[in-house]
Amino acid sequence: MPISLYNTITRTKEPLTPIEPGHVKLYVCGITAYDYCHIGHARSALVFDMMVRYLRYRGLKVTFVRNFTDIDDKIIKRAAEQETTCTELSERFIRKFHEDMAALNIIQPDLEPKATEHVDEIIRMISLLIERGLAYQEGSDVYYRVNLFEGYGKLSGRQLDEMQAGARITINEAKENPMDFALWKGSKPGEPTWESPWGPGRPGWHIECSAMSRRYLGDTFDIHGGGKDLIFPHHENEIAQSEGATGCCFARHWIHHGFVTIKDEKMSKSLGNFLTIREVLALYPAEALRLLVFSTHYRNPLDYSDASMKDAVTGLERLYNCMDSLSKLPNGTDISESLIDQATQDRLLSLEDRFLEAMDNDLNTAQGLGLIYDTVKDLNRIRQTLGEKSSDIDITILKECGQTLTRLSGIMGLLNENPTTYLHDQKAEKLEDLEITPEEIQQLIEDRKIARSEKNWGQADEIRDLLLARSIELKDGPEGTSWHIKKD
RNA sequence: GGCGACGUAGCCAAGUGGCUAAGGCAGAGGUCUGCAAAACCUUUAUUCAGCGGUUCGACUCCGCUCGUCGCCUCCA
Repeated sequence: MPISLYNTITRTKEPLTPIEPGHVKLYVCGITAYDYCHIGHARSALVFDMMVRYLRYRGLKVTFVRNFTDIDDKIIKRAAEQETTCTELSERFIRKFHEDMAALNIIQPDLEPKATEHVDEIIRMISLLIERGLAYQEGSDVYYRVNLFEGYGKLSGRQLDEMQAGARITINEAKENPMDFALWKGSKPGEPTWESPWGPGRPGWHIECSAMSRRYLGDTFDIHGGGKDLIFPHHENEIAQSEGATGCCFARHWIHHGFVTIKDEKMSKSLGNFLTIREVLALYPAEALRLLVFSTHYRNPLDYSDASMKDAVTGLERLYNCMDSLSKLPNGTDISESLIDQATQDRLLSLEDRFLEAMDNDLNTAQGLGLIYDTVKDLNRIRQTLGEKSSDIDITILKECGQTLTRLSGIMGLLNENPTTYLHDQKAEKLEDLEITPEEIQQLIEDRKIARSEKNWGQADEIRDLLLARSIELKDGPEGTSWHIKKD
């Protein structure tokens, strides 16, 4: 069974067949570095992180390139506002980006090229486009002559004449056609500048991706990805530039993920309804954000809210609780018969196959997670029926299934921590917020133990209520009293 | 205005024409307990926005209507 992925350009799911067998070349549009990243950027990073992990899990070699756009109108504007240089600004936010990625446990791309370090390639590509008549110089600017590129609009499904009808009137009268876009912009005083055949200037937006993907992945490569909002104009223009310059097919597979929304509205800088990655990670564990992201298919919109994050935290805890219980399982005592019925055994043993099938189908992580929760339920149920007389066979099945589950979750970057450590750390963190120490709790439990042994229920309940008022709940079990933190 | 996506239980969310419409959260019942809470188990949609059509058969394909969102301008 091949891995099939939805291809924006054909609007169908297609099998992934790398040009070089067994080796996938992937280019993802990264950030424009001028501000902190929001959770929309996190989704993008997480989706491609999962994709790369999955392809590698399936035995494919992946060359993963994700660029930085570090010269751009927005950077120039922001640097001026902050009275700093573009270099300082972009480097600062690239650093912040790397911190965010590390906090999210995102795997490093193989290459992270920056636009400013590839101006030579950019200039060469623009020259080639001018030679081919697809670009023209106008003053100190160079524009792409959109109506001469036959396939213009093929990715976004638009016709040039239709777009012109709705296009905003361009201030720049120099363009032959309002849809023409800048490949090179002459620089104004104080702006970053590179020498070029058209005078001092800087690259336009779009061209850097064409130049850098060509440099590292060749004229044609397998997958090009990014957010849905990049389909037009960014990716459409990249196709025009690259295919115009090389005459070859640019990217075979176009992958676009959906937006993160808040109250069903797209998260964006202009609406001001965005949350940064670091704001979210200050409140919730990174894996909870991963769980939220992967519980929706990557092409659908993902609505972010505190409630959905809390659900994710609960769900993650359920997974870790299960794994923790498995890790504490005793060894099998005798070789009595298995207590696991055949149907359940079959289900457990086929987990990986079913998971891979879901993932092969356009990376259906939501379905994959469903299978994981199914398995957790099976494992918990079996664990409870085992009792004292657990057989080696059953213990082995449980432990092996737990390992499979951890391995598959790892494709989504989940269950990456030791379960006991995770649960302990989460507890410790919450206790800190509650300003109570385990020692204090333990002391009160001891006091209550005495009261209980004297059957002084009134005092025992008083202590329990006292702790409850501080969000600590007690549980009396056969092996003594345990405590946990109350959910809000 | 042009193009596109989506509408599945109280909420979130899978479902590539045919098996009981996954899974999670919340709710209800239970195991445990002096009572209780956590964890765990069980349970929760005769029905997939509405109306037509294609088909032996439709949540799934087609058309229309209603609703939500997105792109067409910087955007992940």
